Amino acid sequence: MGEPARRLGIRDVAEQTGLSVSTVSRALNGYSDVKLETRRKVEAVAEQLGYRASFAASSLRSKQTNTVTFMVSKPWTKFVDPFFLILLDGVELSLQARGYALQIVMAREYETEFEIIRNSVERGRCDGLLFGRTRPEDERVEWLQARGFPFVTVGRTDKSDHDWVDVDHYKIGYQATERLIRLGHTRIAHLMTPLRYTYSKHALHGYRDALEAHGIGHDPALEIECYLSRKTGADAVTELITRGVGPTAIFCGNDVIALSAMEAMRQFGLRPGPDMALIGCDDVPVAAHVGLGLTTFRQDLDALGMRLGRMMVAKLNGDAGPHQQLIDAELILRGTDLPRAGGRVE
Amino acid sequence: MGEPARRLGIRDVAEQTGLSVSTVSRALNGYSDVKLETRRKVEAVAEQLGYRASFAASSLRSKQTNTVTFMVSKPWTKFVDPFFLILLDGVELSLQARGYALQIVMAREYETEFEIIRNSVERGRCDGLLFGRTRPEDERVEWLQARGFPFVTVGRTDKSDHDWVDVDHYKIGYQATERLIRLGHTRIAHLMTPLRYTYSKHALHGYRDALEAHGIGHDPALEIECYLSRKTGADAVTELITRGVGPTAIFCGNDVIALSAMEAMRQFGLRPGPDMALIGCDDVPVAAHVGLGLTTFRQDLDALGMRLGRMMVAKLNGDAGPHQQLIDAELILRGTDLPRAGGRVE
DNA sequence: ACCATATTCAAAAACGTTTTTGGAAAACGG
DNA sequence: CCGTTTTCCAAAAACGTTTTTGAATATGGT
Repeated sequence: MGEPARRLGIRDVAEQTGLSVSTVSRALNGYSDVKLETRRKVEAVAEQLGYRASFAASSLRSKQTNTVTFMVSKPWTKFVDPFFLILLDGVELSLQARGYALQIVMAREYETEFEIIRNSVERGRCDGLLFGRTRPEDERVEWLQARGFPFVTVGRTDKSDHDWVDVDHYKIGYQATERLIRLGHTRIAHLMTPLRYTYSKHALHGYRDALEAHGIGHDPALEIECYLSRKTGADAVTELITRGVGPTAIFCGNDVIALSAMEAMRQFGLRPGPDMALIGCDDVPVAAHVGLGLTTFRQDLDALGMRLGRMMVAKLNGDAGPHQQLIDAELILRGTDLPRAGGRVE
Repeated sequence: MGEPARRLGIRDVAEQTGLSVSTVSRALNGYSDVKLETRRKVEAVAEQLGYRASFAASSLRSKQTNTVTFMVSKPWTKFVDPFFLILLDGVELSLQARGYALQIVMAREYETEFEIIRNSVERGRCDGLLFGRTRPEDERVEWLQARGFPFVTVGRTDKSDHDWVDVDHYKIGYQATERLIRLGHTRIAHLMTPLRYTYSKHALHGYRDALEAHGIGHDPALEIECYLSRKTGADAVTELITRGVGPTAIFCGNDVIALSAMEAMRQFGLRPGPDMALIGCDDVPVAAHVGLGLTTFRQDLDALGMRLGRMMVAKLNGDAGPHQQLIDAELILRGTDLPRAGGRVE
């Protein structure tokens, strides 16, 4: 009967106003060569009709999406939730303030990430890309650099020749270790986050440098790389204890590892804190409530996110950079950073 | 000097293969009217050249984005992290299995949500929409229904005449209350999640029905609506205690409220559990670690997400539905559901 | 050997905007 | 009053695909 419900197009606005399509477009996009009165009319009619420009058509022609994509990696989706979400909140805030939309895609595996990047960049789905879990030598970074596509990462590469924001994990490692040393510990283990990520290496260096600065050599047997499933913090603690390498304190690369380590300690009849000092990192919500309270580092993720977003906006607006920002974490003292127990058997 | 770096287009693939643009397109999109040998060649050349169809162009022409948008509301971004992320994981999994991409946008306020919906739907940025925090009378739902745009929500409206998945909060409310009654409590308070959300009403009905089923009338003074900042669980507990309405047990609409309530109890010298029984909902990670352990309900969010995704796929493929699924939550018994102090267990 | 049908491909139209280009009318300067 | 600039708008091209339409060739049945 009626027409087959055609999409409402710019043409309809043009007809309704008696203007040309091009004028309507220019009016709606804020060009200066349209009379104020005309612009008003166009806006009124567009509003009344409920017209919005087709995203596909406008981005095809203008080659702009006004969209920034944040690619979130699997580990984030499962475990470090708070980290990721608060970060995103900051990003979104700073992007939307400048008229950009934030869009988030999830990557299940590292290989998938590459595919997602290609899809986003080569298919032109966004103007800029954000992601984390940066590696010392990161293919994603190199690929994007080679193509000159705008991106900012959370975390650095070894070369560090692109734009990034990062938490200063070197300083975290150094401070955590130094605190434990000041408490009288000399056998301090480090349960490391996966070394494939650059920040793990930074933390390790901080840890080692602190030891060295206090005349303590680092012992490979005390440095154990931990994962989320294959080898957890608990596995590492078990290994440390059964091998009898005798640490009295542990610095964990993140709270998930620390939490897991605490579980294992209890199984061995050790109280986290009094019997084995412990410092984590991230300040996950549970940290405050577990046992004596886990001493850890808090990061201002909101600020991190905002900077990330602002950097991207700057890049998109032609500010070549370089944009690189290091953020400090704050040590949150709770119950597990205790002095070395006097009567412990070595 | 060289050409100004034109975008790699389908035309390039056509030239390289000696075929027409249309054949290349059909080959790449898996149409049957192209010879296998031809398809192979096209695929090889496309791969070698690194060609991907422009998203804007293809979605303009085909009127499909193969993208589903999940709109996440502000409260989720800040507080109920685990809920939201695991859900999304399930959604993403089921969507990508059917060739759809999941894209997430964040809404800061309820008003913003409407704007986001209009942007997504009217500008044609996605083929389907997902969102939660559904209200008894939800403008978003009505707007989308009026336009016949595919969407599925987490949570129902009062009319419940659209497609949704939902956790059975009525049953949660009933079970929680019944459990507390069985433990000898008769003065049971209910700290409600905001009643603007439908699920809060369901929980309330479950709570009241359980009371009634056991011959206990509900007392408005024991039913307090809680929010994330304005009136927290702690405020509600303070109110209950200072007004002397004398509850011996509390059922909280979610764990954040329960956690906050526990804080207040301690300030009044009350031990959550022994002095005041408590049951929450959601099973946030902290729940297991706080005090005696918070008794609460766990929801299979992964399953919820997968169903959500699959429903959307079904709708997009023409399955008219209706699609409506109610999911059960599981009661996780921990330390705060204790018998009434000095009372007798049934 | 002939007609009907199936297979495979190409040309051209279409999608709905934005950008480019140009031109008429209005304003301005002398 | 004339030439020049400015203001404002319209026509048409362009963006890069997919879809429609049509046609050539190959295949099959009798």
